[in-house]
Amino acid sequence: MVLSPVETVACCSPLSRQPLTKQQADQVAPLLKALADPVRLRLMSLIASHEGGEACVCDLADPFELSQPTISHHLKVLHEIGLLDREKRGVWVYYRARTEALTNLAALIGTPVG
Amino acid sequence: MVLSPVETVACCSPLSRQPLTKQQADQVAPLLKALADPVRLRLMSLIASHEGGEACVCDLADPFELSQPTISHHLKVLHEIGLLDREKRGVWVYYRARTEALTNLAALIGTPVG
DNA sequence: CACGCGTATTGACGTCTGTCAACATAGACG
DNA sequence: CGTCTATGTTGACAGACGTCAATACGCGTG
Repeated sequence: MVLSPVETVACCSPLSRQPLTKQQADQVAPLLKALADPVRLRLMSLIASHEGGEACVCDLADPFELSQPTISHHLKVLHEIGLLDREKRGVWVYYRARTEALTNLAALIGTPVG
Repeated sequence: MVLSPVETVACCSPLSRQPLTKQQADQVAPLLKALADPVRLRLMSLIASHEGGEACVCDLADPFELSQPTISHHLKVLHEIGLLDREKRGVWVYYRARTEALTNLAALIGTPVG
């Protein structure tokens, strides 16, 4: 069975516990890559910390000095990798952070502090 | 005062708590970028999970079907960003995972599970 | 000192990525 | 139905990135 990146990341032991297999690393790396951009990091934090854990694109474009298509592109990257859920309501599109994915990713990177 | 990426990441609230500033995102993103490569992910997990939390380069090159300079390049990336400490002992070089950096990064990405 | 071995650096190459301008799509509303 | 507004898609381009072959460096050992 083939797992998506967000599914894979939930299955792996923490980095410090056991070496990742090539397959696991190949799956997880794109998740990190999606987060490894200043704009996408801010987008994730804007959405995740927004009221209700979701935000409209109209709320997201303002803080950046970037064109609207560029923001749209970054949101697509985060959505396609599974870090954001997307929902259209009338004219507006709302993105919601998949916090379990973030939590699982965090658990993979750092063993929970004792 | 200017903080290094590993220092910055220790200071930020989790993504879900508060939006990252542009400055914070610009500092933290390179850390994630360093991890966002399958080879470097495996290197980190190999080193972090290795006996004593450290490993010699000679232990690290074998599992990969890559040239020695390529491995050396990836280790340099992880070292320069502050995720690996480097120590030369005689002919061999040992890399040690900076687990606090990983832990802090994990805390930034995912709010600790309750 | 010269050689050998482990590791790092350099230079080159193809590929991927972030960005924008221009255009497309799709609902809402008159 | 046409227009307006919100969002997504396409195509293009410069810069970054992963990889390797060739070469350099540094330290034990004979």
